Parts: sequence; structure tokens; C-alpha cells
Amino acid sequence: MTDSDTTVPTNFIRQIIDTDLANGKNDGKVKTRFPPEPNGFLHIGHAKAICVSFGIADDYQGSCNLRFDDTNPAKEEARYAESIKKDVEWLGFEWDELLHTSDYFQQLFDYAVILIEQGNAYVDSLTADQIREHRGSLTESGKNSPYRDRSVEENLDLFQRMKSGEFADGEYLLRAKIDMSSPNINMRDPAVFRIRHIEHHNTGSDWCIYPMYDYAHCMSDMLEGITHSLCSLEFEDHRPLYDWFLDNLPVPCHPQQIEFSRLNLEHTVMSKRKLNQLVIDETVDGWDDPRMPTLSGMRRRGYTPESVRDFISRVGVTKKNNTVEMSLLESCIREDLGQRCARVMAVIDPIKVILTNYPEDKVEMMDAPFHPQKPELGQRELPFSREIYIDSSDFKEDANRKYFRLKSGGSVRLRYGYIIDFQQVIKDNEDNIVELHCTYDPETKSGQDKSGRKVKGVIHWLSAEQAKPAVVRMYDRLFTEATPDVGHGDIPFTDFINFDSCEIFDKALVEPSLADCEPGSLFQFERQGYFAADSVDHKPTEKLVFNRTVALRDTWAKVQVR
RNA sequence: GGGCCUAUGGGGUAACGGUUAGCACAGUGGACUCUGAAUCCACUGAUCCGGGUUCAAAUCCCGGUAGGCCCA
Repeated sequence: MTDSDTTVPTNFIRQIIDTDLANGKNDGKVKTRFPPEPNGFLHIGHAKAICVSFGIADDYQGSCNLRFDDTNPAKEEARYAESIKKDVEWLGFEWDELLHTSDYFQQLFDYAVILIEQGNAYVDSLTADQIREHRGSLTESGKNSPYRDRSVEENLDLFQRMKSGEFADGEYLLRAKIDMSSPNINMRDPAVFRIRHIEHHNTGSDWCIYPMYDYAHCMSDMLEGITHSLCSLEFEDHRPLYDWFLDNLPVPCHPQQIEFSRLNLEHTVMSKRKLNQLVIDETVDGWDDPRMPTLSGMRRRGYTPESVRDFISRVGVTKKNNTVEMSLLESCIREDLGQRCARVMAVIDPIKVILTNYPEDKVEMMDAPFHPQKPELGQRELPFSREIYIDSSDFKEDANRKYFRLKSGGSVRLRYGYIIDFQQVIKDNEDNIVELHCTYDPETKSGQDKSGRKVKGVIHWLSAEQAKPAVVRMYDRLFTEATPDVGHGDIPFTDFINFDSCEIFDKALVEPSLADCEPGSLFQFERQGYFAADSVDHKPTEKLVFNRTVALRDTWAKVQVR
């Protein structure tokens, strides 16, 4: 038995940590953090960040903090923070400490004073526009601010007065004194503290100056004793600045920032802004719409935390830009649900079938296990009677030899029931099928078939009398293009919205055993797919509403396409 | 026009100078099947290009090319 059989796949970050551990760095400790801004809902891309930071902490017997990056006061902060906590817990992770960047405002101020005393920071009086002009461009170096050489005393005095509220927003700015000619624009005297007369949800009106991200982030990591600060690729350019603050200040530790690539998924978008647009435009029905790649949406759709973690693990961690196929995600959820879900019968788009030789008032109970490979999941009895429903897709009048469901002149087995033989199709004046007449073969009862008959097709069905009405929502990809927001020039991603991504069947029927299932319960509807009782609209015994999580693999559909 | 990063089958990844370049997904063919599912078996398919270093390069070096990120 080798390691690779049992453990999570390795990746370059784990290898760095292994090396650090081997060298005795950080006293052999591993501490990470997940620092979301509480201004939106978490999506599957965040799940990668969470699984990487929390997962590594778990695997190395370390810990991971949840830190809300609240340097930009946001509205509805509390609502977002709650949903973030819920999602992290849902994924199955526990944070060590729950923190806020705003917890450190005083320390960040004090360290900034040190920066000034060292001559490493100055108060600038340039306007925002002037600062932009002085910054230069990607190819031209910037120009020093005329205020760059103020004395330490003057800087200290101005900074104190910034803090005490003497100045208006934008009038002054504390900047690090680094290098206006650096090829890395982040190093051209970046802002450290700016004036903003604004109420903060956590610190109220205590502060009218707020630290900038680059400064606050590395310092927060340091203050928490983070050893490995894992973030996404676009922060590579910020790492020299991250290191500069920590190298220049008298700090007890220096966390190592390591960047890895974000997750992109085909047929969806992953930016908060774009997802928000779908919500605002009412393309979807809120952040937890089952089509959304948000964790709340996926949860409602029927995804399990295990399947999401498995998916993230299979996707891997590298520095390469990537777009993962939807089929990998679907494979993960099928695998998990295939193991755990009860199999039940549901007819999505019913056609009535009369079994003309079956007694009118008779009802038989057919034994049906909930899982063919797992007897421990138990079984239930399915009522069988003269009038049943089958799915419209399971009958075809003129079908070729390869179609082995019910067809004119053909036979088919009713799952856990009898073999039935087609007699005639009844239509209305407009040629619509009203019902089918068939006969059943009493010798072919499931489990006690003495007929020796072999039929290729097996279809699902429900006894008309006992079937329960239900609403079934069939979901599909949100975008027709694999990468709606990449590689289409000026065409907006919204041009690729799949307007058929939700098909509602409100005349569906389900077997009686589902009548009182709880919201969130997961099932396999035999031959169709995995379905979740909706967490919002489903009301046991009153209104049954199911969301399709994912269809079963369907090789027949592939054959048909050819 | 500057800096930083990346490049392995269709896509996602493994490999730490020596493997017939591994894995799961997808694809193809078959076995089995009272779910056209699951399961099982088999197959197709990859080191961006060009130079070097070395007995030996996916791996190290140089140069291209392509893609990504960066003037809140």
C-alpha cells in the first residue's frame, strides 16, 4: 500500500510545506487562513480556495482561520457573513478563529507610525488625479511626489491629524516610500492608509482612516501567525509588496504567500459581479437558484459537500489557468449519490395506460428494494393496478429495432411489475395520444416470473390512483458556450445565456413513499437522474417539488444523436 | 512598449535527471443487466517550438511562440 492509494493527491503547495517542515521552518507548524470579503455569496471557485486552505491545515494537523476582510465597509455585511460561515461549515470545515481585518485597525495604525518613523512612509497631498499622473504607466516609470520628502515630524503630525478627522476624504494619503520607477506598479509608493469618513459596521465611527488591502492583508496574516498564505494568481504581482512590509517592519514572523490558479468551470461564470448581474436581471431566481454555481445554489440543486470536496480534489492545484469540464463535476455527484440515494419511481410527463385484462378493483403490492446493490436501504411496496402512468418518452408508435421501450405491437417490462403487451393507442380528434391500451402477462410478475419471456426494455410506471402529484424542475447548463466570458471579443457573456436552463413539469407524479419526504432529501428517480426535494418550495404531504441534480449517464441519448 | 506567471492526451492533472510518460473524467468497443444506470474488461489519445548541458531531458539552461495577470 503506497501513500498515493490513501491520501489526497499532492501538489506544489504541499511540496513547499513538506520542505518547510523538513527544514524545521515555523517550528513545524502549519497555519492558513481563508479571507473572504463579506460582500457576496460563495461559489464553487471559493470552494477550491476553502478546500485548499482548510484542507491543508487539516492534513498537516494545523489550523485555519476564517477572516472577514472588512476594510471596505459593505452593506448587508451581516447577511453575507452568515452565508459564508454556513457554506464553510456545510463543506465540513472548522475554522480555528473567526476574525475580522477591522480587529487590527489599531495595530495597523501603530505599525504605520513605525513605517513613518523609519522614513519608509510619507503623507502625500496630491489629489487622486495627480497621483494617477505621477504613477506612470506599464512602460514608463513614475515620478516622485513633491511631498515625498516631508520630514518624519511633519509626516507624523499629518498622519495623527488624518486620524483625528481634521481632513476631508482624499485630502491626504499615507503612502509607502518604495520606488516610483519600479517595473512593478504595486511598488510605486502604494497607499497605506486613506481618509474615509464613513461608518464601519464593526468599529463604528472610531476610524476615519482605513488601511489599504496590500498593507492590511500581509499584516493581518502576520498578526495571526499564519505560516502559509494561499491565494490566487493575480496576487503574484502583489507579493513583493506583501514581503516589503513584513521585511521592513519589526514583526515576529513572516508568512509565505503562495499563489495558485482559480477554478473555472465550463458553461458558467465565476465572478461575483457577473453572478450578481444574473440575479439583478432575474435571469435566475436569486443567489441560491439551483442553476447558480454558488454553494447555496448547488446545495439546493442537490449537490453534497462530499461530492464538492471530491471534485475539488480531482481538479488539483497548480499555477496554470484552467477550465474544468462540467462532466467531471457531474461524475463526482453521480458517484456520491449513486451510493447513498434510494431509488424511487417518478413519472415526469405522464401518459395513461389501461391494462385491459387486469381486474378493475384489484390492487397488488409489488416489492421493490430502495437500492439494488444495497439491501440495507430497505424496500417498499408499490401499488399496481389496472390504470397506470408511464412517461411519454417511453412510448413511440413507430420505433426502430433499437428502441426497446414500449412501441406499437411491442412489449416491455414494468420495473418491479409485469411484462405488458401493446394493444392499441387511443387518440383525440387532433391526433394527440390520450391513452394506451395494453394487456399484462400474469405469468411475468417480478420476482416470480415463470414465463421464460425475455424483453429488452424495462420502464418505470406508477399506479394512477395512488401516485402523488409533484412539480419537477429539470435544470440544464446556464450558458450555451463553454466559456461565456472568455474569447468572444466584445460579445457580452449574457448573450450566451441558455434560456432553456430550467424546464418545469408540473404534472409530474411520484410514488406514494415520497409524499412526506423532507426538503433536501435526495433520490434517484429510476432511469432518469438524481433529484432533491427543494429546500424552499417543497412542503411534505402538501406540495412536492423536486429539482434535478443531474441526469443519469445516458448512452442511449448518445446513440440517438448519431 | 515594461514586469510577473504558465505551457504534458479532448479538457483536468502526476512525474523532481533514468518509468513501456501514471491517474480519474470524457471518448470508443465489448461483457453483464428487471434502471439504455451501476459494475467489469479492453482500446484510442499527450510532453508548444528551436537550440544547448548531460551517458541520459517532460524535468536543467538559453531563445522563440502562445496564453494569463498587473497602471482601484
